[in-house]
Amino acid sequence: MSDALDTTFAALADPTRRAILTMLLEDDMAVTDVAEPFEMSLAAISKHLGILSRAGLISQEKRGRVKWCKLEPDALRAASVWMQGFGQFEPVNLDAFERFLAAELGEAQPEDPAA
Amino acid sequence: MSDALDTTFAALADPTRRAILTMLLEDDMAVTDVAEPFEMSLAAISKHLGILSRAGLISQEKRGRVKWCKLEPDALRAASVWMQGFGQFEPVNLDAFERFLAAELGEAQPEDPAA
DNA sequence: GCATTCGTCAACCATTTGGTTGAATATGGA
DNA sequence: TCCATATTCAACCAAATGGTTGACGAATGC
Repeated sequence: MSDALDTTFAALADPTRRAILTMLLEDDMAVTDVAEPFEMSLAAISKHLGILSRAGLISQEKRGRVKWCKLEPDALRAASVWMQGFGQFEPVNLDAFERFLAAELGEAQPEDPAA
Repeated sequence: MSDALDTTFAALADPTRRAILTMLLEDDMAVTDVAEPFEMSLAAISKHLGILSRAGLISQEKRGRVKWCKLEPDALRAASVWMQGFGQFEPVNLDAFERFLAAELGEAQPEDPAA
């Protein structure tokens, strides 16, 4: 019943989850390391990762006792394509992206704002 | 507390609201006309329009007793820019967009699937 | 003036969401 | 073997979401 776009956009609507995606942009991470900068419990982060995983935005692979999280940007493509029909957007503006990135980093990671 | 991206993505996460945006892509519409193809109450559609309006995705202007709804694609730009950082997307693929558009029209407008 | 149409408001309801805690289940290392 | 580490599960909770209905105010038309 629920469209792929539903789950993609719903996953993106939470600032914690966007911050996680931003962190994974730099490198793959273990669940515990993903959780470290946030002020909430590990279980809460585990749930967020489950939502991102079910939305296809990340993949998780268990090696030994640690589960590695990896960004899967393909799922964003469908949503991005959907959006672009509404604005005749010009090609990616990297400056604007970096401003938003900075805003995101300063917003949902209160313990590590300088990352 | 809540980021503009929060409200934008949350607004986009609902298939009814995406269908409304798709309808408004063709032309401005009155609230009653927006509601007509859906199976839910006018009050529910009014709430959806309020959410889209608060997210900046549409604007509403009252002329006489009818309130006109207009697409405001600028609000999508911020979200789009944010997303594009994750995928190195190639420029807009119009074919893919039209497929998604068709899928959207077939999904949340059961009474008017051929629109 | 009066009924009608347009749209919102208020109250209510069921479900989902985002968080908590504590127990449970691996796996790894001494 | 025993303990610590990594992660999830289960139960619970408060708040938000998406819908309903009925009453309401504001503009229109006869």
